Amino acid sequence: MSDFSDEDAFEAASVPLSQRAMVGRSAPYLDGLNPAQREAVEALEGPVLMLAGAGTGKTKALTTRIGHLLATGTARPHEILAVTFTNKAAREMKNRVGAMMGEAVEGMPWLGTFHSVCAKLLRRHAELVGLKSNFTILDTDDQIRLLKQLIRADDIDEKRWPPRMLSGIIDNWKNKALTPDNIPVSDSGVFDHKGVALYAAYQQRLKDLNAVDFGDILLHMVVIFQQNQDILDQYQRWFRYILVDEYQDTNVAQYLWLRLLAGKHKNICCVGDDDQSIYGWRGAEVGNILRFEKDFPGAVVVRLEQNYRSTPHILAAASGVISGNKGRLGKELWTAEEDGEKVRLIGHWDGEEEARWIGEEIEALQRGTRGLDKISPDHMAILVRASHQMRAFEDRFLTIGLPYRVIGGPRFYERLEIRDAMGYFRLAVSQDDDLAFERIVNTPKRGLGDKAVQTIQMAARDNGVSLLEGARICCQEKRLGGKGLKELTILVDGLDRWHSQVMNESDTHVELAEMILDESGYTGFWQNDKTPEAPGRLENLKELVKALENFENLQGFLEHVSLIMDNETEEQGEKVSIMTLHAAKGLEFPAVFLPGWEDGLFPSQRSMDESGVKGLEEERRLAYVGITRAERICTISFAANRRVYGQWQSAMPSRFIDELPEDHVEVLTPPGLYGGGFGAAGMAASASPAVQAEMGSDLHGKAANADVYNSPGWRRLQTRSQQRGIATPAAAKNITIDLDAISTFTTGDRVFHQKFGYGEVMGIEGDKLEIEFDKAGSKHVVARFVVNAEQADDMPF
DNA sequence: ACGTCCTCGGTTTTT
DNA sequence: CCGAGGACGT
Repeated sequence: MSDFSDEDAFEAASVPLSQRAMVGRSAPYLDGLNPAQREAVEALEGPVLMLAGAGTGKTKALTTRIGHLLATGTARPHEILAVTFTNKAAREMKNRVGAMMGEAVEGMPWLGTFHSVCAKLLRRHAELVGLKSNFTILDTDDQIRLLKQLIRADDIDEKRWPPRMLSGIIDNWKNKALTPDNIPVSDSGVFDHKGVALYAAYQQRLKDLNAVDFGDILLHMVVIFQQNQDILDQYQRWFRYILVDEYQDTNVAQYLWLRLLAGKHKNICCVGDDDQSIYGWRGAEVGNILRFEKDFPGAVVVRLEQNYRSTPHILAAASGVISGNKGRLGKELWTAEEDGEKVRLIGHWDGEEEARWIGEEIEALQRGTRGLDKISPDHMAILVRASHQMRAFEDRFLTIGLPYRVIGGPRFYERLEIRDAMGYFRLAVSQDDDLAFERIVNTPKRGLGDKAVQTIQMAARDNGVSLLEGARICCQEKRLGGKGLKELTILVDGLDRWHSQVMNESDTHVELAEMILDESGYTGFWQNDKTPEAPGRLENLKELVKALENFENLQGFLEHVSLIMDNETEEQGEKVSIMTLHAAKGLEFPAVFLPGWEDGLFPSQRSMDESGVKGLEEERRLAYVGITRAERICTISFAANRRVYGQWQSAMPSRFIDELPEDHVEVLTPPGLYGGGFGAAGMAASASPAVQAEMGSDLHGKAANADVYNSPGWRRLQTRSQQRGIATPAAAKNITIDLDAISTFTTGDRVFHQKFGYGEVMGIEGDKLEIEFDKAGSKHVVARFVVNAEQADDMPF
């Protein structure tokens, strides 16, 4: 296998002698590959499906494949189309190809995200879909505002038919590459039978504004290829080799686009893992990857199954869970590593105890415990199903002074202050950006409210000009009064001045940007703001200006920024990461905590309700993704009780827990629980007022790490605890009383439940009581929700 | 036009 | 319980 044997590749392109002389020698970059990876790298011609399980060296195989295409002279850099989903993945691939090839390769112009590649193509052919090549890309916020206007114009009740819903519907259609004239009749009833018409109106409005939304970028390209055979031909010849990362996440539009491009030569290599498809709710079609061999007959299918990340126990646990799914392509991960720790499973009384325990466990792992090597907090992660679960951990970690970082959350370019600033920049560059005008006209407050904006809109519409021009008319003709008029004049003058400065390039764009934010009063607006967020927002504005340095001018910045929705610059430091399971895809950590494995939370009730078995299977893949993030230690936990929306709720352990193979799981005992005799006694102790009081003092005494005090999280906690003390002894007292009550219940007791009313205790099972309610029938209820019937009169229900 | 009160709803979110 | 956004008052 050491010989390069694919002769076809050499007929396809003229190969320099120097490279031909290399043939027959084993290329050094191939040496580090295992047989499967090597097969995937060397099968250059024809369709290839690389099924790459978690941690099997997929990126390595993918980048080596690109390297191989280049090194053998099979393709030149610009002849390779390589698409990913995230900028991060694109960047990494670029870097690794660059490192492999040395300085020899000058960039790969067509390696990028689906959106950046398509945007680039769309700018070349914009006129074919009625756009100019300098179209703007709208963010979700602009999109919603636009739809809201259309809905209002149609006199539709916004309450019953919210713009968000319509935006979701339209996105779905776009994900499926459906244009307004293509919507299947089965969808004609959506949004009160007005969905399709509104979609058409929205598309027209976008065209008028010379704008596209994210979905359009792909949709337009598919339409262009479908309707212009000559252009499709051109790109089919141009992109001689196609590579696709995370193929399981492609939607229909992306799939069609790829199929069109690969239709002739079929040199397409798709990499993915059907078991890690977790974006179905966003339009991803697992079906794309499942169908690959039918779409491309004779495809070479390579399975990457050797895992370099996790211990055998962890892999076995993950396999056990995922095997519950039907219709998989099938893979069995294996590793050459030692057994290591079993997956650890622990149940807790409630969510707070779970957070407390995980905090302690992190500290223990950090110190090095039970003969295990010390693990830096940096190498530990807590992966949750839903972001609201993060809060319990944030609160707890702030209390004990454990540094953490939250991954995900609002992205830099999605923040309010950043988008406002961008609005100013957009207007300075193109004065007819009406959406930007609407956004900033009264930000900061200029005394220009709804009425003033309406006047401006009318002036603009009557004269067929942009809002800025309309505003100018209003100023000249004094259609507005007092303060508003004065302020608007200043704004219009400012925008004109900034625009001419952009055109003249009289100042550097960085200086100009600072000037705009300053003279518009936007910086001052936040400087005068005394809310706790204000300093952070000013900080972000500074960062935005700094980011400008990497671009040649404002225009260039705006062109790119809408597609680079990168996560905030990763803060350094020894911190535990907290993130959602979705955000964790593609990452790995020596120690992983997976809390909240309770039915209804994970798997999420909503997923199951809305998508049935399909939804459940996607949740199961999410569990698989979670477990396979762990390298050495994987700890799954659940809580019997959890406070949701202020109310206590009890839940069963996740059904996924029962799917874990017993042999690979070690069940841990919660501290104080099941320790001696009846569990509830121990639990009551662990939540005793004394313990809680001590925790309260931690709040001001133990948080040692100075930068914790500056974190937004800490500020939130402070605000919150001022508002209504958190975890105060008084709050804990109720718990203790209730818990004590458990042991006092006996069969036959008359009890009262807040929701179900009065009833009689029929049996006791652990912390649950079986109660025959007078009105509500027989139910299993956690004991803490119940009081003795006599006490009920004293309770302030 | 702007602040406040109150109602409502509440997964996941690569671009 | 807790935040966003609309309705309502000044």
